[in-house]
Amino acid sequence: MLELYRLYKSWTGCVASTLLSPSAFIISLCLWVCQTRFPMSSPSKSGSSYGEEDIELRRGPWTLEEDTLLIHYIALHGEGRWNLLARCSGLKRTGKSCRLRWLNYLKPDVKRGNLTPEEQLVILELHSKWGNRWSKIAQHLPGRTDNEIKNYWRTRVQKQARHLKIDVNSTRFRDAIRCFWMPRLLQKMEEAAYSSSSARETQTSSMSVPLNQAPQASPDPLSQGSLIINEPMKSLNHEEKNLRSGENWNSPSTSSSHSMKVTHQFPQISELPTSPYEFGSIAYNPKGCYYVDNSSYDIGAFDLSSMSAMGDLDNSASNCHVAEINWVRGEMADNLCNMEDLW
DNA sequence: AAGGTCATCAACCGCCCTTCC
DNA sequence: TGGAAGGGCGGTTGATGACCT
Repeated sequence: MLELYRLYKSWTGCVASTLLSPSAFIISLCLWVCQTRFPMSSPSKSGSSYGEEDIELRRGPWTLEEDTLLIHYIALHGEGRWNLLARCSGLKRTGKSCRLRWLNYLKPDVKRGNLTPEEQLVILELHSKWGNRWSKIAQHLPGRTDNEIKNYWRTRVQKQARHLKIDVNSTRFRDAIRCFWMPRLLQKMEEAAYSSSSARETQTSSMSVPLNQAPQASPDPLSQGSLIINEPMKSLNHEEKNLRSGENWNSPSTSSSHSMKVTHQFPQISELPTSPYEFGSIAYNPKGCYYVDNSSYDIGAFDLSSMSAMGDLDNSASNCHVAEINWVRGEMADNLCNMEDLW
């Protein structure tokens, strides 16, 4: 019994609100055993015969008791066979409902809370590649469910498309994502990485840790992916430096050593635009690097050259072309400030 | 304070694919 | 081989809470 409770605790640890005390757990377990062994006692049964069709299925939000029953049943019998589970567990739910509840909420490794910039970036990246393949995208975001990702896309991303008055599937919107949103997310990741590395430096000032080992700035959800943060100015190649010093480059007045190059490696390399372009403080060069000007800590250079999804954006080479720049700078720029709402 | 509006997200629905008999 | 059942997936809905007037 204690072992079962320990198992139960480990499972519900991430769903603190559902955690029962040992006594409550035992009571719930007894309740479950009674309902399982003596299903006829269920008040919801009607008629003289006990058949599945006689069970009045519950709908709507799950109760704590139902959650407990489901957790206990899966603790004993494992996942799968959802219809059988629904019949035998005492739950008056469909198998599908049980499965959904378990996968989206009760499963121990389900992450709660807001999506991190890294996760948002992966979603944007993979959605541009695969479209609404939510479950496939979710496979690359450990702990996140397809439902959660789908909701994120519909409530946050599509909202922006509505504000911009453009079709969410349009090239323009994808440009907006690629040219503003993704760099902004990368910028946030960089900020987080920098602040954490700064904190580390402060903490371990005697340790000489190269920034490019800074690690773990982001636990990249993509199995093949990695986030590499290099020392900035040193790592910029000649071309990049030239681009940065270009006349349209809104370069900050100071050139601190805070700038970094963030390389987000994705599984495959794709076609990239052939001509440089820039939007205000963000520029993109043919090598597939985003440069984000951030006056608070100088420039960050984002190397997205290996972002696979870019290749699936139709006509990448011309998506953000000059003709688009005016539009981007104009009406979209007015609206893009709203994107701050998204993070 | 109350009513209206909007955003979020858990849950449901329906379709489709796979497996089994 | 075809039908039934199980399960997965994407789209949609509705409850709820936050925010606004």
